[in-house]
Amino acid sequence: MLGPDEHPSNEDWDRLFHALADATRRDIVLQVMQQGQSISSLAGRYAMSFAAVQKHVAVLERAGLVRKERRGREQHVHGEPVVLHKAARLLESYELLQRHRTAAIEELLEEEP
Amino acid sequence: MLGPDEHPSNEDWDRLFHALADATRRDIVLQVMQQGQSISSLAGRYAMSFAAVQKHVAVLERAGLVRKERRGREQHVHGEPVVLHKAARLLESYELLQRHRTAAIEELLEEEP
DNA sequence: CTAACGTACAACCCTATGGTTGTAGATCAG
DNA sequence: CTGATCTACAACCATAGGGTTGTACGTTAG
Repeated sequence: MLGPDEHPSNEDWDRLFHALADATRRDIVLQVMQQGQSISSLAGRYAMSFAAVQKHVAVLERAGLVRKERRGREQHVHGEPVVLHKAARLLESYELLQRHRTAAIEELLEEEP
Repeated sequence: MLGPDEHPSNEDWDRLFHALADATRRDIVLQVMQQGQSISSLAGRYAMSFAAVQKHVAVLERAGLVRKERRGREQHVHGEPVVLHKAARLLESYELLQRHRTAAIEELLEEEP
């Protein structure tokens, strides 16, 4: 899911990072971010069954990283950059916690001769 | 793992995102980024066994998000911001793929009256 | 109309994962 | 020294994950 919600829930983040924790799925994201494709054309890229790729796309869709759109008999898959942006900002905020802390420590050390 | 390597492998990213795909582990990261703690003090925070928390810390350590350091009889766990930074930049690069593409499309549309 | 295509989904298999309990080794407090 | 504390790790269990094959259905091409 992860709709137009301002504050993703824990489950949203779970789905997001779990979706990214697979090389095939990351590659699918890469592909459809560059250019939307049908599921079968995606399936042609990987050494696994159509159904397997279909499942990967479903995982990405539930994570909000990708959206499917019917076009006649095929399903067009395109990337959804917003969620990626939110994730990147979350990781940055984690990172900054540490940096702020070390900065604060350095300040303290400078105060003491 | 994910040592001082310049280019994390697919398996590195797998471990990283899988480590982040769990609310308890994300909270541990949050905690130890703010302040390094012993495993048992971490274990006190969550409604699960010591061994479970120990496993979570191990997952985070293998992902390079956290480092353990012996201090007497206890193990001090502290955060490792570098990997978070790399992950954030990866996600941003994915995101930018899409944005660049739409920007390119808009350019094309402007050229055609 | 019919055949081929693109998709959806169920059933199944094996392995990985997250949790538990239990045991054992170091280390510190008194 | 002794007991309490912190950690490590093995064994086990239930469930979720990633893969497969097979079947069914709507859509398009000829």
